[in-house]
Amino acid sequence: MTDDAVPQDALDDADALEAHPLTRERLAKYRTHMESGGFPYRFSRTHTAGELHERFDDLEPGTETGEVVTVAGRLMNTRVMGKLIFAVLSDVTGTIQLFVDKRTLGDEGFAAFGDLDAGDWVGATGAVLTTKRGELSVRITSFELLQKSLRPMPDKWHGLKDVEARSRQRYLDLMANEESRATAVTRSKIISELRHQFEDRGYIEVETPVLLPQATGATARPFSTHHNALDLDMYLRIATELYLKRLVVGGLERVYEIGRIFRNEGIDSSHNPEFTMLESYEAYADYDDIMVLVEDVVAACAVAATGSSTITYQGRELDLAGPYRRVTMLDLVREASGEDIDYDTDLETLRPIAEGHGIHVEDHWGSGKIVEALFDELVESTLWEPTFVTEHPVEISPLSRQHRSKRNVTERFELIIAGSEYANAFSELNDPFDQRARFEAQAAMKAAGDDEAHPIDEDYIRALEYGLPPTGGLGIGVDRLVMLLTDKHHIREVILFPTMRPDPTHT
RNA sequence: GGGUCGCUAGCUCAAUUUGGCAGAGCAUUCGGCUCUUAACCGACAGGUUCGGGGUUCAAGUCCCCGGCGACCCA
Repeated sequence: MTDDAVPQDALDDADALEAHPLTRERLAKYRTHMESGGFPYRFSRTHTAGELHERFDDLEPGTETGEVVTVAGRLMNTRVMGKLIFAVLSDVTGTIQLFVDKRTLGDEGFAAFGDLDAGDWVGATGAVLTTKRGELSVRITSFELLQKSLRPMPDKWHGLKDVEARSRQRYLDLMANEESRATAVTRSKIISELRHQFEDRGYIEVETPVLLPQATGATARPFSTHHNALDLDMYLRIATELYLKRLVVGGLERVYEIGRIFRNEGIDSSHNPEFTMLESYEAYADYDDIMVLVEDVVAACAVAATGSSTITYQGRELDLAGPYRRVTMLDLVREASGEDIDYDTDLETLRPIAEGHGIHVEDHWGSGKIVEALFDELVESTLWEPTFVTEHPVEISPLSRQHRSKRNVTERFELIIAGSEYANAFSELNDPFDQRARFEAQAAMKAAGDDEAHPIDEDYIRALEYGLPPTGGLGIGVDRLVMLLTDKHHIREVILFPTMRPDPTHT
């Protein structure tokens, strides 16, 4: 099942480790070590595995350099040849082989090294050499057990495959599967690149509240909680949008936040209840400016993650260098459906068209919502190359500014790549009267049965009354961007600790 | 929410079709080996077959209920 090395039902004390043959010996060694002084509090290494490989990888087989180094890491595997042991030490940069020669190390040290187990943390000192087969190694003259591992490692060849165990016990996944470590590192590089991109453009990083009296800025069900001292029901944020725009009202002209968002919805290959979103707001910019920004940022992240703006995703090549195709939602729906419709088409005509494509049309839906549903059903999954889908209807865009020259639609776009959404952006609605009207339309939809409709945020309207400059805003789903750039097809592969039902055997 | 598949030794998996002693590799333990690369050779040991109930002389296998997960669909 999902389990550790040892049955879960009796793991809470040393007795359990003693009871199991795979841990009994390790526990005895641990106790012996504790009785003879315990484990060190620190260790000084001179080189990582990666540094040694970088420096010595071009040595001829059979070279003894005489250069003494100290390395540290987790003992992954030992191959005992009688009076010679080859051991693999793993650190975050890679692996280095320890060449453990009984004549070099001495009888006592050699016996002690033989007592080590896979998983132990070990520091070792010795001279760099290459073996007859050319493997870069350290001929150790001393070593230290830095911490005993009491439980056995995952299978040295197959690693840990079970996806549930890999997610629940990420530490095992990371120690067993190099690709999992690489994904975590790449995620960090991508987020770092995002910060660089925005910092370079004069944005400042800010933090807005997670705990809120009401959840605003998106249409989604929030998590609810309670603050005891205030005796106040509170909600975890579902977006950072309205708080970031309050900051632009206050004069912070370019702000961004990379933060955890919480939405109380189902879990599937592209949804985790808590996920990471980047939102940015830039005074004096419109959605055309933001499109250019998105093209630059996405391409830069691709380069940071893979070294190239052309990547492979799901076995297909994908060019993320801009400019991206720009096309309106309505044109895409017209083309895909073959129906000559627009947002003025009456509902008696639109409803049967949608229902003919298997869409369940709710009573309170207007033309905008129906067109969006047709887009989701007919178009989104067919867009492979990066595409800016633009001019979303007003009805489904309560925070977007009306298009400057077109009726019924907003200056909004979503970036679709490989059939999924990666960014959502618009010229921000900054008129307080229009904003109130939009909120009231949402309230009407809520009254009509849409329980995800946006609530009215009175303080936000008050902020707009002080004046929000023309502003271009953007949201990027960071987890999905990491999935795209690491060629992962499940969000749990890019979130180290995805939300899971508690393990019933380990409570 | 619906459908399909899965859960067997610490890990990776057989055995389920047709009910008939629950197995292998790795890991562990013991022995051998001073140039290995999943080292190799020999030996030992290791099981609540996810849980509960039922059918049967006999259940990992068939039936029912439940748990957890994966994939697809909504």
